[in-house]
Amino acid sequence: MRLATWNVNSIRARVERTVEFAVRESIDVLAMQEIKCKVEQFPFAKFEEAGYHVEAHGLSQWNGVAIASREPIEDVETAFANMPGFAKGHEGPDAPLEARAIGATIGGVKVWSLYVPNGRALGDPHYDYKLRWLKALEEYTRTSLAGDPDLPLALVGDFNIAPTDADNGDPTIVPGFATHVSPPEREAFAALQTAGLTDVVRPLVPSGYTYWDYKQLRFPRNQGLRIDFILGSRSFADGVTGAAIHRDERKGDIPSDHVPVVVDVDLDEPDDDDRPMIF
DNA sequence: ATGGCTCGCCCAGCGAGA
Repeated sequence: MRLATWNVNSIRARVERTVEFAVRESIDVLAMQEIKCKVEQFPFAKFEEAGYHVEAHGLSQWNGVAIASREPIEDVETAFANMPGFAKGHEGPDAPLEARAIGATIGGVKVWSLYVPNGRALGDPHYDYKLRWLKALEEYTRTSLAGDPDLPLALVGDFNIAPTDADNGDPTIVPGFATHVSPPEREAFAALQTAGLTDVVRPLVPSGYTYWDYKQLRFPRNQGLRIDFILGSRSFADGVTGAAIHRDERKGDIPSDHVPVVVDVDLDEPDDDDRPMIF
């Protein structure tokens, strides 16, 4: 299975480019973030013409996530357990949920397309929301893997965290003053790894960014961030055979500000043909 | 020159993004 994640920054603005990429790179499963539309506005036909099923979750012009897959998409969920919500004037436990997560089972893999809240600014209510959201995701991961340690689980998407200083090449994003690089956010990201997930791309692609701001020539100057990740459980990570960050997708006409991150995974599900012979 | 963008929205500034 070739699995990709891409924050597309409006699927309606970029559907041709997105589908072309998926076809050209033989992507089996494409997790998208920031589709920026309601489900009824999603350009399903363009994907279906290219041989993809699509499940989308979008509530407004903000956020929105989707999964396209060549194989059937089963057991779709639009929130993980205890995922917090957020809205102006609703910062408590009853806050409405945003469209930031869609999960499904595809080819035996539990895949989540995730758009972690931005945080906006240190001390902003959105920053607290971001940390609570990540904590709930960590607890979901722990619970899922406690129930089934061999579950092939992949959490993929825009995590809006640069986990190390090497992942921050934007001179305006200063540790101590900015989101994405603050210690609590980095600790929240590390906690996902403690909960049983591995960044399956970094060992194969040790450096490079996945996002460059549209402003101030950030891409020509290569002042980007690595904030888009594919995190896999042990059984998923053990099957990974390759990975790539498609930097060229930041070039050309009307690019997203993010680029696709891709892994190849061979889960080697035992079946009748490769069950060991016993004499 | 020391800043240069891009979405979607009841079309015009605005909220949001990182």
